[in-house]
Amino acid sequence: MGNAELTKTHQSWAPVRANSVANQIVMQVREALFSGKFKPGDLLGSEKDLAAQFDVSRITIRDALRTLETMGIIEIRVGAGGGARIAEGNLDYFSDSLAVQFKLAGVTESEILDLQIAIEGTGAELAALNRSRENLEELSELLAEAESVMDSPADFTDAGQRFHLAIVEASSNRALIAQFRALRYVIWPQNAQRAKREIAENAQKIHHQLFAYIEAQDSEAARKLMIEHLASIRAVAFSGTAKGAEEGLICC
Amino acid sequence: MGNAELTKTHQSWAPVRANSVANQIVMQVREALFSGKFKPGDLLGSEKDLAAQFDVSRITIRDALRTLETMGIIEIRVGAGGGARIAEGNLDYFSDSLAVQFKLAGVTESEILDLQIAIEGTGAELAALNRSRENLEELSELLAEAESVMDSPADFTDAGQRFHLAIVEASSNRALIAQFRALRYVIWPQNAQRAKREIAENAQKIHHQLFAYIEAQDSEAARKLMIEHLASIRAVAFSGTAKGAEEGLICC
DNA sequence: AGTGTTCTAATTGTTATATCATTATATAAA
DNA sequence: TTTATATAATGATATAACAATTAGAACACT
Repeated sequence: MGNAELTKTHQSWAPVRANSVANQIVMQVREALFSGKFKPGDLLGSEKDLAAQFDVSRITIRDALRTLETMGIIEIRVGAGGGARIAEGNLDYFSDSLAVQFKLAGVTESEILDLQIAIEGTGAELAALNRSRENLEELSELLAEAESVMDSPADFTDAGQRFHLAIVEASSNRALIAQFRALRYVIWPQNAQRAKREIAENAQKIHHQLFAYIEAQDSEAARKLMIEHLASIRAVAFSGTAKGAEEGLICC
Repeated sequence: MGNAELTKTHQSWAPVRANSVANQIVMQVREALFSGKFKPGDLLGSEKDLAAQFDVSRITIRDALRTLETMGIIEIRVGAGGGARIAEGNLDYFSDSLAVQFKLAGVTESEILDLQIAIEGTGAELAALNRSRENLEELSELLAEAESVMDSPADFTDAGQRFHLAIVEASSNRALIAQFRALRYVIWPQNAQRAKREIAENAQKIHHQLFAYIEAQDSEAARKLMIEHLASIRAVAFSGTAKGAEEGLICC
């Protein structure tokens, strides 16, 4: 090494360990990415190449590559012609990071639900404005699918959740989509998968109405209904006894 | 080992490398965290301990620890009494992950701004509902500070941005706060730091009004004004020629 | 007793060298 | 053209050693 140039940017992270050679390499690659020197798909090289290039051992390079990989900056492929490449954007990556940090910080379900309302409300609004014909077809199919599994709580919940995702995807806003995917990962495992029939019917009615608003490009109505929909879920989920979920009153 | 169970959830991550021993260890620790077996501060052990415990080499354990560290799950300390511990929640961690992924995916500023509107709109709404006296005092101080640097575009922009952050913080929703901090990290470096005097005055007027709504706990008005405020910034920033920022029409 | 210093053991950081398992690619055969 | 096979590139893992860092104990000196 000897030409590490991190300094300023991230002093606060890990004062002690930030100076390790491996971390200096990580920072260099990171800076290069943000300064436009790299684009997705660019080949960094094999472990052997990089070890020689940075004049460090393979283990040190491995440490750096492992970190960069976990950050989602690079992808590593084994075998001939393999090595480390700048990753294609994989928005799923940070979902995990989000889930971990929420868990460690003890963020409550209530707080997460408020965030979800913010994301999905805007998602529905933009979906109404930007939805393509393909979006409408997918939403329509998902509605039909849900209709056909009305008596299977788990299946209905699953279809309903995919309906919600499809709405956000119809917004064509990748930032929103990424956030929603992350939240889904945090929240859905805890959601009840067994909505009662009458609850399912109510949800389905709301979903149909949401579809109508989105099709009609009535963004304000779509947003309001989505928020109302989620708020009612909140009301049930946090109704003092927290028995809502256990009683199958939540679906999606 | 031998009982890795990821499958479904993360197939897309790294199909090949997901089965490595190191990754199996990562998953085990991760699952243990989420199942409540660990809490922040818990000691996992030294590299030597863990290598013996999992019956793998130190290099394999290091790979796993490097990944867990980057995920923000553990903290590693060097020296006597050091080793790997479950990390305290550090919500700043994933901000970086978010920035990286947005960069790689080529998410546009316009998309990010829509997300920002969603977050800050809800932030203002909840701030009006939950603000404490301390929150109001801080907001008030920031308003005064901005007032006193009205002629220094950089300082005014800075104070304004801290005002926005303080509003979100007043929501007491850590999920929203984390998201906003992450977005700030992504977006603010690109923001213009040189608002013209008349623009600053207009912003300051809106900020005062926001404060009034929050103080009066008028959540709906606070939300609407915040959204309007940000939408006007959007309108200027993306006004065809994109000259808004260059001409100092944006501040916060 | 208290305070500052030095020593010691524990622990991560780094290097070096090997071997094994997996994968892509070139080659050859059908 | 397709399919099977061989080969080489590459990451995954292991072992051993030394350097740098740190916390805490032991010690010396007020």
